Amino acid sequence: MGKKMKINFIEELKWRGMLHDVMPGTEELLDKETVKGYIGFDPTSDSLGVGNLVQIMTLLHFQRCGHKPVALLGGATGMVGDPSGKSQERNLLSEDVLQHNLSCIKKQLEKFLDFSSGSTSAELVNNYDWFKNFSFLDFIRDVGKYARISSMLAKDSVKNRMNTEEGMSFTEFTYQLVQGYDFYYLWKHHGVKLQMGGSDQWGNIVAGTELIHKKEGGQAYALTTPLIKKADGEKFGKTASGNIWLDPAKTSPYRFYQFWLNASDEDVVNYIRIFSLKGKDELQQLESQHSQHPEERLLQKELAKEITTRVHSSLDCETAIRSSQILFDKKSTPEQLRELPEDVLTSLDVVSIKTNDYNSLNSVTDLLSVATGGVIFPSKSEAKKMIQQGGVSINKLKITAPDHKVNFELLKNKYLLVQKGKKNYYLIKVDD
RNA sequence: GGGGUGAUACCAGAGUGGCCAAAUGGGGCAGACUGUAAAUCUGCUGGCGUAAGCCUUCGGUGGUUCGAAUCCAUCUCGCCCCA
Repeated sequence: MGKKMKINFIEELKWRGMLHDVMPGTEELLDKETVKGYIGFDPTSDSLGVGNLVQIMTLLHFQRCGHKPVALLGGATGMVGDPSGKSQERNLLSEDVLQHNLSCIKKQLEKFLDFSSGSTSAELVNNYDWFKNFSFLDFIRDVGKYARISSMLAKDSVKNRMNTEEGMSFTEFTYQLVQGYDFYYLWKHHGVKLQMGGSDQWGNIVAGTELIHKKEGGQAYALTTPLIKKADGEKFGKTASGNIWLDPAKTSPYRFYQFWLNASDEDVVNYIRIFSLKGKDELQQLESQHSQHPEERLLQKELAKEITTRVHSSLDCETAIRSSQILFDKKSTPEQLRELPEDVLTSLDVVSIKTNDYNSLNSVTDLLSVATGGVIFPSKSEAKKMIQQGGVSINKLKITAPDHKVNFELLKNKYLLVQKGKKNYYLIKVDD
């Protein structure tokens, strides 16, 4: 792309439905120069989840619009815990866990952002670097001095928590100052002028711009994205089986693909604008096709394909698509199962069992619960219940008797395809 | 420091000596219907057992009692008010 054909970042966010709030003057700033802007990520886990994807996309769009994205990893703040939107105080992370998480997350971010594009190269910083030697006394003198209790108390994140029974600890209360200082530090030492984040971060972000203003009379800017929710009000990014992670070891590419494919008609229209890099015209065309024939789930397929490819690889994505087609084809028969390529099978969640153990099993119930370590069903009763309710199939054949003998044909001599409910597949691998 | 009040299953929240594995609601899961959508309807939602039934659970510990989530003592933690 020609480097001076700048796309207007704000406009871009607007039509994608990714703009919630902007501080006055931000658009003018973005117009006139290449701006350094940052978003903070919480290192609470060793992988980012799809919930973080919105912010990653924000940075990515930011970079594509000719600006310089900075990802701040909250090594220090992760030890404190952001109270925004949380009803409970978080467990503090130990230092080595944190280090491990940081390096994993860093790798994931590198998949999205361009770290070698000259003036718009992405950067990574870790706020632990400037907090580790910052003493408490220095902090309350240099930062606390500029913070007014009244405005700190007025923050929604604080007010909401004060009204609950849990209340809030001093540690959490201080969070906004710590995050505020991040902004100040980056502004002062890295020339960062803009902070972005989810709308729940507005209060924390403003704490930063205020600090910059009070301490140095400086001007900094802010912009937030709306929090995405599903049409039914559920939180985005969680499923029955837990969080959807970007790490293939925690969420298989197949499952990842399925997550997006399962978006409801209502949601997918919003999602694709946020998570796809496709342009406005192309998306509008897809959307209109989708509204005429929603049953084809065109948008879901496009969305799932694009994100799975970016997060994993096109090969992973192709396999996921193939798996999905075969597994969900109503006409697929046990015969076809035998012909399934191995890589399709193993793209599912695989559970291993030793041949000896397998041969000595009494019933499917045992097989699906204790013998497989509770991965498929945590207890015998649950396995039994669901079998009785008709929710379990093995190799595409419905099992209805909990005491059904374990006499199935092994696919490729070692696999069993277990289906729990309509769309949860597991592969049992019988092996030594 | 003083006083009050609370801690129940994933969450919210009843229960205040036996009928309590614990109401109700939400969530979740499954079935039917569909398009691997939404909405709706039905069932399930501590563990073990084919079942009768047994075992573990109502913040921790110890007690009273034939019997405790429920009573007493003590500890821990939360919230509120006064100083």
